[in-house]
Amino acid sequence: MASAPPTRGDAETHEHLHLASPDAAVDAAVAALRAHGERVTDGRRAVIDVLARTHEHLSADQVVAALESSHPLVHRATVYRTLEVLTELGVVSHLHATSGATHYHLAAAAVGHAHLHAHCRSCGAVIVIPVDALADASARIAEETGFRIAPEQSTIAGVCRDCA
Amino acid sequence: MASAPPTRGDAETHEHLHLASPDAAVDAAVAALRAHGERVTDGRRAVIDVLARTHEHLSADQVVAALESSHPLVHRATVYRTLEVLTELGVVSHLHATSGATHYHLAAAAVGHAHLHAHCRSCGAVIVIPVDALADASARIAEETGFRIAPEQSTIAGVCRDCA
DNA sequence: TTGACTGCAAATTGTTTGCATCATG
DNA sequence: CATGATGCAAACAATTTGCAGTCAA
Repeated sequence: MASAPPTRGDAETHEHLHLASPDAAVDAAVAALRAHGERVTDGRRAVIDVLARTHEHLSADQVVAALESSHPLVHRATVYRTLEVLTELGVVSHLHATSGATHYHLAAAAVGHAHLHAHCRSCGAVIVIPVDALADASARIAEETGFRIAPEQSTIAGVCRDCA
Repeated sequence: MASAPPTRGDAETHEHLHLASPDAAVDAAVAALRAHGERVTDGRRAVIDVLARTHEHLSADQVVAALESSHPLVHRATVYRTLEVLTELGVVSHLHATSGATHYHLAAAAVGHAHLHAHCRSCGAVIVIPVDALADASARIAEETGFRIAPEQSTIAGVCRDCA
């Protein structure tokens, strides 16, 4: 279970990523915690660290697995609680994979590239799409329904190029 | 649990729905089953019936609850299996509610109005949005990434009018 | 008739929570 | 030093599965 990748290999385009260093991302996340009066503990920092050093979308279990070597002491429950806090602060976003588990990753602001997800119904791949692709639709929907879209937290379904 | 509504009260606009009768929807779903060589059993028909007579998005548990009076014999596992089959055939779509449970509903074709969902992160309401709102974005994304969006199966996140 | 579908019960998987203890601010 | 965070274990919720019996085609 801890081996199932959240993002199908090279299906995700990595070229335009890496706009911010992992360390900067960690600092930003930690700063966000402090700014909200949240405590910065070893466990929390470790979770942030894991998320900052991958571009994959990890399930809570995968975060636990990643922590096993460096911070074996961090408990599963702590990972869940930390991910919850970070999500509330907007530092982390999540998406629901086909597997059933929720997958988390650092949100746009902390990583330096705003994006939303497209999930292939066929192979399960997660494609990253720049947020502005939804700009027009977003404005139109807001106007017609009053609903304010948060693109970075949305996942749209469909079929990827390889599966089409 | 069987009492939690999948859609927050009147948050969903019902005015433009009812484009097809429940019976027609049932027939279409049954026809789809037959067309794919699937068997049409009482249980399956009962599940389809429940979905056809509501415009809410029901969890598997809620379908079971709805069946309790009319078809007490239909087992929970059968409901899950039926929803899975119907989803594969494209007759049913689902979305992930905040509650954790997956909510199902008849897909566009069977009901007569193509739509996609917007899920309010604040109050959990599910707003229905006409598919063509994403037409432009869809075309653009297909062109740039090769990903073909299936709007009716997508759920976008954000904040609804009341919570904004 | 026959294999697909079902009911049942038990197993999984993913996530949450109560509580005593520990460490941050 | 006070409060919020953690570890642990057990509860939970949602969904899945193996199997034997039943029914649609």
